[in-house]
Amino acid sequence: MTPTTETLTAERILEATEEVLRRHGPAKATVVDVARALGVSHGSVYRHFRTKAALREAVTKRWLDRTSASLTGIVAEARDPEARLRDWLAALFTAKRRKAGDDPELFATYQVLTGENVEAVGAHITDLTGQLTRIIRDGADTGAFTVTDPPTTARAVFHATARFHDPGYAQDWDQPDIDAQFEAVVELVVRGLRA
Amino acid sequence: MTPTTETLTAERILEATEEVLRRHGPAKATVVDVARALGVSHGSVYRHFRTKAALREAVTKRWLDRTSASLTGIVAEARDPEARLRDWLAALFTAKRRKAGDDPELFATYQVLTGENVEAVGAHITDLTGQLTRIIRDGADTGAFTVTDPPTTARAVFHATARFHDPGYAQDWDQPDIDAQFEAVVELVVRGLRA
DNA sequence: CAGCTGACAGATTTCAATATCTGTCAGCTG
DNA sequence: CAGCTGACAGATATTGAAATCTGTCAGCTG
Repeated sequence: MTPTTETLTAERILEATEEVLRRHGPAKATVVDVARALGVSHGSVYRHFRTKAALREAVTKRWLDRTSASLTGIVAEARDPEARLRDWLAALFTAKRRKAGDDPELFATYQVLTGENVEAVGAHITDLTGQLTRIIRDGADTGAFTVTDPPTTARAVFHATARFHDPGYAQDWDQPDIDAQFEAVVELVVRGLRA
Repeated sequence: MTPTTETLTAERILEATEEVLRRHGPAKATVVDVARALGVSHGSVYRHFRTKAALREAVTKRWLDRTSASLTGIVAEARDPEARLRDWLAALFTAKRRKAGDDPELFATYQVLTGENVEAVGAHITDLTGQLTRIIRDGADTGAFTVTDPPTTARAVFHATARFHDPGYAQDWDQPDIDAQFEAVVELVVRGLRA
């Protein structure tokens, strides 16, 4: 669409791919479309990404990483672990809910992409449970939580709150009492962690 | 397949429909197939079910009700509520896991059917959380659990354990550490309930 | 005459021909 | 000569005509 004289980089291709996915959706977005948007031939795209699948995987990773990055701040804070845990879970829920609510079509597009890239999703979940592990370990160290194995407990907390971050439940996130449901689960989980 | 002289009842039609669904899958199972299996014309099936959708809904309800029924025994027992809660959750997980593992194709068929009949699924969930509410209320009464609003807490417990009964997670149920994951979540939840 | 049949209209699905896309690579270009 | 192009073969998707299915109902049958 805006052919420039700038060098063709992986980054520029990823940007263009996101735009094409947003416009055409996951089923109709083709490598030819991406090349056209960049004003190059589709052969050039294959110089940077071996296959269409690799290109889509890279876009998916970028998108997932942006979500993780927005939460690292809470992990690093030097505050009461219980408050940090509550804030982290609420921030994750809020972020996901906003993405699903603000642009449902784009969200659906990324649901298709994550379905194609189970491995990237696995890495993302490892990343998120790693963040949770740090908070829970802090809580165990300060004595706020009673936990024998922080990584296992972090995974348990992540699974127990899945309803509020797993995209598969997105259709429930505009129920009127969803916040009350969230509070009830968080309360149950936090009580289960306390000393 | 086995044309009998017996009267055509809703029950016999449901039986035949299950069989046709098992044989042909949800996409190819037609009302004509069901009629053929019963040795009648398809017009006769429409005498008992107004539409194909109504027929499939009835089959779905029957299937869901069979699952709920298998758990009522645990609810009614006069034992330690915590043990009953653990047993109930384990029984639900075991039942679902067996269904998914024993006949994956049939399980996939019912996943399609439940997707078509969100309302019936809602009723099923209400049924299950109702059973949970009874156990949790017993726990509150005996002082084993500290709970202010049993129905709300029951829903929270149900949501927190979704990974182990929601069919959407069936693909994870044969992970080698799934039992450890289940134990970790149940432990967290039970600790959250205790006085 | 209660219950069933089967022909029918409109909706949906299937299938095969056609078009488009993916991934490669020999050669062009700046 | 590094990076890009565009023609190509095989794979995948689209399309529209034909086949099948859904739901109705007038009339048949036991």
